[in-house]
Amino acid sequence: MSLIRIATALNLSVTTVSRALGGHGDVAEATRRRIQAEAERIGHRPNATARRLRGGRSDAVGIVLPTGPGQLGEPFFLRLIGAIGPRLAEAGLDLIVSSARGGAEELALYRQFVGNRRVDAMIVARTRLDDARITYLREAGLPFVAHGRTGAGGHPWVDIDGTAAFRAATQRLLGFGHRRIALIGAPLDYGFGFFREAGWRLALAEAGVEPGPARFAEPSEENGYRLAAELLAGRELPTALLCATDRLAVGALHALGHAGLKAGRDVSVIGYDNSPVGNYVATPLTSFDPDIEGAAQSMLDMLLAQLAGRSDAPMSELRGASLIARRSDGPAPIDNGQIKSRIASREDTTNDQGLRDP
Amino acid sequence: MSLIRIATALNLSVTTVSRALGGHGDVAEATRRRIQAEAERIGHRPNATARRLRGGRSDAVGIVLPTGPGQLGEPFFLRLIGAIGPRLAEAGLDLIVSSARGGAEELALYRQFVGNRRVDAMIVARTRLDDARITYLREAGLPFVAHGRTGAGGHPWVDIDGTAAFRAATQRLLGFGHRRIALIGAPLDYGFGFFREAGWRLALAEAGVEPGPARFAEPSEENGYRLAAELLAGRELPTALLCATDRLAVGALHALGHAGLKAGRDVSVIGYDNSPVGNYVATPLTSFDPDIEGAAQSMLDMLLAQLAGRSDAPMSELRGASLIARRSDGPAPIDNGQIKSRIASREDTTNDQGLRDP
DNA sequence: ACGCTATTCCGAAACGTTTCGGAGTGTCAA
DNA sequence: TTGACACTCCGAAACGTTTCGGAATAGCGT
Repeated sequence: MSLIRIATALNLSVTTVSRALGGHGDVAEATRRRIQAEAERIGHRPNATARRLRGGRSDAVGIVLPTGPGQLGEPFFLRLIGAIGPRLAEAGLDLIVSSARGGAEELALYRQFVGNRRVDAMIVARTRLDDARITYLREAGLPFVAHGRTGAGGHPWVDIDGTAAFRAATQRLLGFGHRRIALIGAPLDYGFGFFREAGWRLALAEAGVEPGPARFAEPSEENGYRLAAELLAGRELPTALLCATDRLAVGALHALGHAGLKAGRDVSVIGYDNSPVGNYVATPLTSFDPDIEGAAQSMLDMLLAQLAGRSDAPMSELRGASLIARRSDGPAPIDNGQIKSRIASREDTTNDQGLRDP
Repeated sequence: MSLIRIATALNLSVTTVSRALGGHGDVAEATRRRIQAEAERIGHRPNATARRLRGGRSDAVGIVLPTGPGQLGEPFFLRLIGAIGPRLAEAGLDLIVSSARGGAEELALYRQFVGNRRVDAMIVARTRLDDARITYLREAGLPFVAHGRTGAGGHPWVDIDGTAAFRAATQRLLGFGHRRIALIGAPLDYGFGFFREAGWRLALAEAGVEPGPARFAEPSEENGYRLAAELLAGRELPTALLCATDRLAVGALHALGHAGLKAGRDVSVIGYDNSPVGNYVATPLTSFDPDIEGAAQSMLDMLLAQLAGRSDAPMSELRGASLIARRSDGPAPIDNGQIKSRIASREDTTNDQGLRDP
């Protein structure tokens, strides 16, 4: 109760001290200076909890990280938190982070956060097209902003245009002469999986090219390896693999290496995320840079606008991702069948190079 | 103020309601049931802020993530948070995360957290041997646990025995016949950089082998690439590269590839972290698995013990890391000079394969 | 009938702020 | 002299809990 200490020391009321330190009018300049000097002297730090109780707020924003196979470890969340943290601190808000495995567990956490009024707002990451967290937040009336669109819409979101990116990637591959462009996608109930697939499909439809085979799995290196191996073992060899994330792409690159193929020459690979390793795998990976920091800024702008009660601010933003061209893609090979037979002839020799699980 | 609602609805006092829901004695079984039923009915959730104000606690634990080149993006912190989150939630504690760039900025955040009583305890990650954050927390008297030892000691910590791991790795390489074992280390003022270097040095001293060259940098793929390239260009070619982290090792592997060398055959590489990509680079990476989840458990045990005022609990724990043998290391090559000349003959042809920055 | 104890309940204070609704001055114009 | 007004200041309530120190009642043995 340091306000009382200051007040009694200066023969003033707590009210006046509070108003002076709060920067309100209604207090003479001389007294304000006296108060500020005394506050400085005793090292006054306002008690955040008391302030919150009185104000009926919690001055905190929550985010729940997905735990699970292939889920975590994504640099995405760290970059998001890293970009959000300082600006939240500046606004006097805490960032409360927790993690949950499945959907039910995660929803329970949301209920806890909101029910106990531990947060004033939430940041929803990795949205699904049909997202129970978002319907819950809407009916609970808690401010939030989603990273990623949902099927429902009508809520604040910031998203990176995966459709545009994957359309551009596909067009790039088409321009290289590829005609059999396979997709290694993320599950379609994830928004990002859905929209990236859509871009791939759209570009192919526009060009009148039949979609190559598509496989979907949680975005881990292991799944990328497995799906790529499956696609390479198929009857018709794709000349290009478009991967929903860099982690999938890294696995796919590895599968190519195992099959004795050279990425960018025999089979083109494009990823998404511009993760640091992309530059240091056997064939530097062509990818998209999503500018997470910029997206985080926009999300925070929306969140703060909501908390400030300003409803005039824009409540959705679709951002672009920029292509980072490296060496994993290039002109389609002339004779695809020849490559295919190269794989076949290697198949027995590669068996002893099987991967061990991490 | 839902306690009042319950109390008036049942013609009881707020005190009794509070005690009943708090699970104290002093309230008849029948009334307790009535109270609980009513609480259930109106969906009572205790207001966390009010509870905190009254209790003089904040029911929160803080952690600051390092932002900066090569700093973030490490899966380490995500795994840590993922492991800590659920257990904290179970204990009714929030995890407040922020991020800071440099040391001064980070210390300012600590002061904010502690000064405004926003946290009851802190988790200190990536300790330095001489760590200003820890001296600050000690003099502030705030409970904390560090991931990593410091030079000072005398505070709670959990660490993974990098010295033992790197000693074992070096012995393994010595057993393979390597005699020129270079180190690509992390800066020595980081605890983990220091202890891993010590293990390398120790094993070499024990074997009477002269330490190979050592370079140090922030653990990023780029630095791993750069330092490895420097070492390969040196007068005497090392036959093994021991890397402080997998990110450094991935960069080093890439440098080997550029020089036309095969990891595990021409030059052995060992990393540390068991990061997922390690299995999907050109040569699957031999590494150490640090069991971060286990360490997180121990850290939380210590933290909760401190918060509960139990001082009997152990206050430091040194854990082992287990070797994950893959293909990036193996017997030392017979004729090192021959490899060296292979590099030299390639040097002009590799120039056009320069890396572009991400 | 009395005192003692156990059981069950409650009033009021406390945690440290913010803010509502005044109230006491002094100045100035009518 | 009076009223209006601006400027400063303040008392008290409120935010929703927990907890200290009783107090009322009932049961029991003597």
